Amino acid sequence: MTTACDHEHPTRPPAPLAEPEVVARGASILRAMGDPERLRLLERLAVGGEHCVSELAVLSDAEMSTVSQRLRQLRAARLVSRRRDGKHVYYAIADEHVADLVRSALEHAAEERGEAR
Amino acid sequence: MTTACDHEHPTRPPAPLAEPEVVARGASILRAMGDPERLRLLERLAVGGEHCVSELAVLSDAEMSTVSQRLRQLRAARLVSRRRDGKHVYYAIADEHVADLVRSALEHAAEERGEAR
DNA sequence: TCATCATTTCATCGATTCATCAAGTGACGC
DNA sequence: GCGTCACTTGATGAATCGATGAAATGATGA
Repeated sequence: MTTACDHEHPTRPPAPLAEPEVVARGASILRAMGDPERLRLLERLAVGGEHCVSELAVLSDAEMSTVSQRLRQLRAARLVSRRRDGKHVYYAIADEHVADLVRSALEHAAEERGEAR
Repeated sequence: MTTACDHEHPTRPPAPLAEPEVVARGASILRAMGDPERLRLLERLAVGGEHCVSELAVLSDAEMSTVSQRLRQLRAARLVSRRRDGKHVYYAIADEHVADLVRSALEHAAEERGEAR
């Protein structure tokens, strides 16, 4: 590593940071949320409650297979839960904290749109 | 599109969703946050205030060039701001809302670690 | 102006991601 | 059992990402 820099940096008290696994987990959550189609799915589930895959496919105008793949990633990140009822599989937001994350992200994205103020 | 499904879905009142640009912007924010190294940078800036690039390079044990690239992405997503002071360039969290997002994501990631309860 | 330090940009390349299609599984009704 | 509907999985390929080293830029001071 050709690392950096000779000069004296302001010797701050080294702030206490989250543990690596927490950061890794956080990043994986955010990455899972960080795709427009998946974020849209999360929003739909957060706002409208549980939906089955075929329903989500129609609503997002996509192949069921594609939607299933997206849900798979969301499930891998533990952002959604799954429930089978006969032929159908219903997905829902895993918990309120996830719903909150979705809401704040969209809120923040919406806010700066009018830049005004 | 070989779309899906014959059966009648529960005819929910179609929930009002965010506009596509908002979702796109939200996703781009989340994607920028969704990498362990970049999330760590954000955390550091959120917790310890502004830092210059060389300082961040040392702290994250990475090439300055690499750190600069990461900061570039964060800046493209408007998550951090930049200030030049002589030879140095100082980066900081763009606004409190971003800091909040970082905090809630890490908080959520930390919470479920003990699964217990 | 020249040298030097801090930072950015560029080009490269291996790794990941995403949508799609085809094939597989699982539950139901006949 | 057999067919069918709802869904998942696996394989493929195009697109994008992320780290790196080398070359450029920008500010400072001699």
